Amino acid sequence: MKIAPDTFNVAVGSAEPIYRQLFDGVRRRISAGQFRTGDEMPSVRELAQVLAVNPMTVSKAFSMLETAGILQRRRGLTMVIAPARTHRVEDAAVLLRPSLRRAAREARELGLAREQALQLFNDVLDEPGSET
Amino acid sequence: MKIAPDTFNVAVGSAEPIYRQLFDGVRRRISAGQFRTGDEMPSVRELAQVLAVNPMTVSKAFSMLETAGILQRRRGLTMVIAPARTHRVEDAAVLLRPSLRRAAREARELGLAREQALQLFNDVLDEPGSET
Amino acid sequence: MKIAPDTFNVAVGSAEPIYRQLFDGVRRRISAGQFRTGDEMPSVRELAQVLAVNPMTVSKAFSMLETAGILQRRRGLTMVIAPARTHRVEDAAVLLRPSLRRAAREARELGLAREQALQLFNDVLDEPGSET
Amino acid sequence: MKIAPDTFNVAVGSAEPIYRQLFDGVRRRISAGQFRTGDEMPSVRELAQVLAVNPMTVSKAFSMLETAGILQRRRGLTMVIAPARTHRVEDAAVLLRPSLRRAAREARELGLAREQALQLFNDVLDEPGSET
DNA sequence: GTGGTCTAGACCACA
DNA sequence: GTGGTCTAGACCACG
Repeated sequence: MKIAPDTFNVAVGSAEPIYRQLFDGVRRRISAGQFRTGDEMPSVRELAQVLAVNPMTVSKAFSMLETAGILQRRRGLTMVIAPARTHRVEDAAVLLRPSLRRAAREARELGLAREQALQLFNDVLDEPGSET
Repeated sequence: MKIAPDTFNVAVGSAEPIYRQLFDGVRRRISAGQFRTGDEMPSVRELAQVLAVNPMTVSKAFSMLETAGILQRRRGLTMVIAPARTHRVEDAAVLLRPSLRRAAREARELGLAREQALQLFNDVLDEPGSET
Repeated sequence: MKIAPDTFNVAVGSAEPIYRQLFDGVRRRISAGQFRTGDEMPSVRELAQVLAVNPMTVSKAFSMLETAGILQRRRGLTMVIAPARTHRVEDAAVLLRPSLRRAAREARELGLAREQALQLFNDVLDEPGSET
Repeated sequence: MKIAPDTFNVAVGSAEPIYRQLFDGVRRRISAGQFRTGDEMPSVRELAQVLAVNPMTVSKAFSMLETAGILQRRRGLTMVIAPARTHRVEDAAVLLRPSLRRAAREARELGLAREQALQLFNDVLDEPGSET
């Protein structure tokens, strides 16, 4: 029910803004069914400390998630995952497609055949997950 | 020998900086064998006009390519693709891997099975190329 | 820890580009031990104002220093001197040699004897420092 | 009497403009007594070919030397070193000092003691001459 | 507040 | 013609 703060991970050195990593990370985990309606987020302060980032950054991500109808604010308590009716639970395909499109365009410019690109993706899927 | 200016394409609205798009585009085309040592780049001004961007933006990309040993300056003339010994022609896999890693990480967070992710990538590879 | 903006000085009229003067100046001060890992650079805007140059000029120098692994970016904060492992702290001899080589070549072309050239350098070392 | 074209050498890759290298090279050799009044320069065309540079570049250097009273034009013939009365034969010290000043300033910023700087210059004077 | 990106336009150095 | 440098000023993203 309560989501552990170490569920999240951000790459501070990444070109991807931290708040965006948090925002997208929550959306993906909801899509994956890992976070469910009513689950309690860590507090801004706690999460900021665990991730070693500025609380304002976490707060910004949370606010965006609230605006998107994904989180709900509760006076004096931590935010919770909103009921599905306030936001569309995105299909995994929809969330993943932008990254795949980018990779596909690059593969095309690199002159890679479909089989080569797919093989390469297959290999990468084997790697243990780490942040970039 | 002389590279046509319309070989390049940039998405001015993209989050990816224009100069970065140019930089990476050149690297990929070299990797693909489309650009070769000694090939002459368009002039900064010409390319800037064709792409409808500021010459300084193009100049910045060219300077970065020179710093990377990929382009060579010739006083009074346009820049040329440098000999391979000054810059390691990157393997396509090396250039593509970062984008695939990102997609793989997202697929993992989305709880997608390998087969689903590969199928999705396969579908996207069918789409006609367009910039983002 | 914080580096004072007036530590830097540039000669705007010099043939040496301003951004290059800044770049080399930082390298030399690191070599001299005057700047150390973790020291905070002035902000781009502050330094630009003190030097009475355009912020983009300072920014270009900083970017080059970052590319060289000498400075590190910190989102929302000023840049800092990077740990030595990312950039080789250059030996003073290495940094000074190019200028000495040039002088030596000229002395040779001028037909100066070693003693004359050394004497002349000794005299010049007495002059109070000023920019060119 | 006729100056051999291979007396000159330029570094096309240098930051120093080619025409400047030629201009200063002639001045230094006159100062050294290597070139004397009446000595015949190579033709623009010949020198350009030997150095593998654009004839306009050589021509520019020659014109500047003429403007400085150092060379004299002769209809249909190559230019010659002008008599000393039309230009000051510069003292070697005057011609060398700018480069030494630069080196001295850098040595200062590097925190080098006088003895270290002199020692380093002495070492460099031992190196066989090459262009930079 | 921080730095990043881009523009429009100028001037210079070089060939 | 080429690229390099700099300016003034705008807007954005991030924290």
